[in-house]
Amino acid sequence: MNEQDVDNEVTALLHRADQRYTRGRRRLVVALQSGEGPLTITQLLATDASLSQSSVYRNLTILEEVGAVTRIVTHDDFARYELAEHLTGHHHHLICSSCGDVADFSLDGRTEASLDRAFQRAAKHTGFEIQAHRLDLVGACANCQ
Amino acid sequence: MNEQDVDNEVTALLHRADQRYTRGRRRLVVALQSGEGPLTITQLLATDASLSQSSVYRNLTILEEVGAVTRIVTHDDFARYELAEHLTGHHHHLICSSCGDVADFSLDGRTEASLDRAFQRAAKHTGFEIQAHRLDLVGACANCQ
DNA sequence: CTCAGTGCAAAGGATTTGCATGCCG
DNA sequence: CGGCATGCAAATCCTTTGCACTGAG
Repeated sequence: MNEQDVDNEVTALLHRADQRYTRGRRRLVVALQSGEGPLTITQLLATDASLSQSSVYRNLTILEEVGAVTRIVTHDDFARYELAEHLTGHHHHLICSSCGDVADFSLDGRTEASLDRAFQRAAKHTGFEIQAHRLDLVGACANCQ
Repeated sequence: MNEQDVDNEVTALLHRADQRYTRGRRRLVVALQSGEGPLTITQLLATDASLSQSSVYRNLTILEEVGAVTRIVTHDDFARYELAEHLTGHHHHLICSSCGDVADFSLDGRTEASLDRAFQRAAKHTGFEIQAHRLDLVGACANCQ
């Protein structure tokens, strides 16, 4: 999905929830698109100096509620945010256990499909209703080795 | 691994790091064994009233450092703790998106093996060195449906 | 006896909220 | 114009830390 499509989709999502697509929220979406992976509040504030911390928190919460953004917590104390999967495509995360940075990666379709089948099998008898799966690789990024 | 084996292993891990296996730490290990999955600090304190909050935090940190315990963060604001995988066996988590509760589940060996192969393939060109994988299913637990 | 472990209370730090102001629709 | 979004600063809440005390070896 290109930048324009994302913008249209976010507009629609916000509108559907009776929310405005203000300048601050648009800046946030642009900043999120610029990263190689999920970004922390600090990284977002550094990306665009016109953003104010409390508004960033508030707007990310709203963008998450309308389904435009996903909040991620890894292991360190900073939450990270990225555009929702239906805007970016299904993917997973490479989490560096040293510096905490997170990058995206994908699995091929066949692997994803067989994974999903295995999940259904495994969860069948637990009474658990699967909505999504989350898969991360933890290790050392190129910078930290 | 049964209760006795876990106890011996934790003793060894602590000893190796010049740490004592005190009553408080033993209570913590017992409490962790009693759960169906990772437990929050609050749940641990409720399990055993003789535990003090600050000591629980401190001891969990130490148990994590020596490799006896793993700290998990899901989506809500409470960290969760469980015994390390070499004490409990490799497993994954069912995370309830409604109440936040976490339960354990496992995949069969063939699926795990093919997963690992897919990871190596996917990470090969990223310069990322895989240390572990983390896989969670997010959905609705039996209580929350 | 000594020193690590403990518990209480106070401090930290990411996140949240109250309130006056300004801007979008 | 009216109300929602904004930004500042103060408040929250999980977690960490200082300090005096206790207990294990």
